[in-house]
Amino acid sequence: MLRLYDTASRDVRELALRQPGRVSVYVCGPTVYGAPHIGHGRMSLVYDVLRRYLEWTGLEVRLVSNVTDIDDKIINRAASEDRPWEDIATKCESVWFSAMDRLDVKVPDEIPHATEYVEAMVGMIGSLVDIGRAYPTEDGVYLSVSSVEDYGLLAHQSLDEMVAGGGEREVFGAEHKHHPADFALWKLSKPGEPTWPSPWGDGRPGWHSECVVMSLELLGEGFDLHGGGQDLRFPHHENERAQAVALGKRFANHWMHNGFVVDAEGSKMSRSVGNVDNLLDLLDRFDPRAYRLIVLQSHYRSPLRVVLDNLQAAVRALEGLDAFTARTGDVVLAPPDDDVLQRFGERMDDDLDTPGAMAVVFDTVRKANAALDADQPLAGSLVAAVGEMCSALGLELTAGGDVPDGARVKAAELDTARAAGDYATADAIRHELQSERWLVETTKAGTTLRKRGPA
RNA sequence: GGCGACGUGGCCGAGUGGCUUAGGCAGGGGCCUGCAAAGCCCCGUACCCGGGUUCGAUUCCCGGCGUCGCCUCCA
Repeated sequence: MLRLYDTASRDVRELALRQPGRVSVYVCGPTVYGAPHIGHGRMSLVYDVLRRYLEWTGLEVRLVSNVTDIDDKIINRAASEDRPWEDIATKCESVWFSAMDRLDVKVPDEIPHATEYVEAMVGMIGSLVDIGRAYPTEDGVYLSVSSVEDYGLLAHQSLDEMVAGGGEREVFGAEHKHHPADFALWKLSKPGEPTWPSPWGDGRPGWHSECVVMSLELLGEGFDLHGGGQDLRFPHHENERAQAVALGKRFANHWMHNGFVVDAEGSKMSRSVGNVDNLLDLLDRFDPRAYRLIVLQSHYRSPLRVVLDNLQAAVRALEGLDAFTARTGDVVLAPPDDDVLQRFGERMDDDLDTPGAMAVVFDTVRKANAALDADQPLAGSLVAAVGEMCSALGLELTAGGDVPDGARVKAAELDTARAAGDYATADAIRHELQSERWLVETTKAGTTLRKRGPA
């Protein structure tokens, strides 16, 4: 069974399941107010790999990932561009899922939207007010964090420590809050802003309530795993948890956070800092699988550098794996090699050691190639094992795809020239094909072509 | 100021108190090939600095230096 670092307990421990054989996972999805950046891409890939691996081990996974479709950022952008806020949310969401599709990230089992749960949020906030854990002010409703005994569990800081720090920053609703760390559950709306009715006045939900309501509604109390990016650890997840704790509900049993994407200098890539690195640009310029491979070849909790050299190295590595797939297309498969799969599983079960798992993949590819070179029969089980592992990681290898007629004709001409001993012509044709980004492999059986990626 | 992460060979990136190597990319040599490509074999003896613990530390402890993150709404 998978052992996974738990942000709350701060150690690697077994992912305990509420129900045997079934895993319930909630991952915080995007706020749809702009184009996805590469950090979103990493997050999505990390949880996609987690999900696929859990499924591969035979578990039934229920993955819920929300879309935050009402938020200050959406409202602000709508105002500055003079567009309806729904238009921003809808368009950004469709861009998001098209990017996810290109990354080959499986669609979550449920995609709850914040706007669909406003009534439920109002109900929950009402309960918090009723039991004295939340209070209305002139501009909204706030959760009283000092009433949550272990507030700061995920932040790894006590309330006092957090308040002591901070420096000078603008705090929403500061003038009316009972405690500086109290956070908004409900924001009363100003003219022109989207509103929903509530006992405290028309307004909209704060950011943190939606995930509490949606995760408890769809997955139930004490669900197995709650995940997201490192930046959500605090305040978002802390504040989600605070609400659930204040309500006396069992919340996530295990917390998982993936590390940041950093730039060449090691700084965090983040939209809010302005150094946007657009995921769509990356997908246009490189084989999307290259990003998955980069993510797989580093540990999910480490900072990850997504830079040109890395992407190019990944593209080259992919060419090798694809060449393997092309070569083994007609190998008669045997049951996958047990020893290989066991080593793979050991790596993955150890806090998702995907770099170690990839090492097993590459190692197995090499052994299988060697077996094929030597005409040994064990190749079938090794090839099958590679297929298994790649499917568990969501890494789709390709044998090269269709070759257009023009290139096919040139390849035939190349073979003809070679057969006639006209090597000058053969080489010229080969160079021509290579300049058109074909990987040209000339063997006794004839010339095969595989298209190289855009990088 | 508080809390935390990290510093590994040309690049990326794992891991470990000594045992035979992570892995990928790049590079060198060889086999194969008309030549290439793909593939296979071989090659680099790395772990920020200074102390300490130890028979032995890149790995543990302490102290530096450096980079980075969080401290209320950013995956």
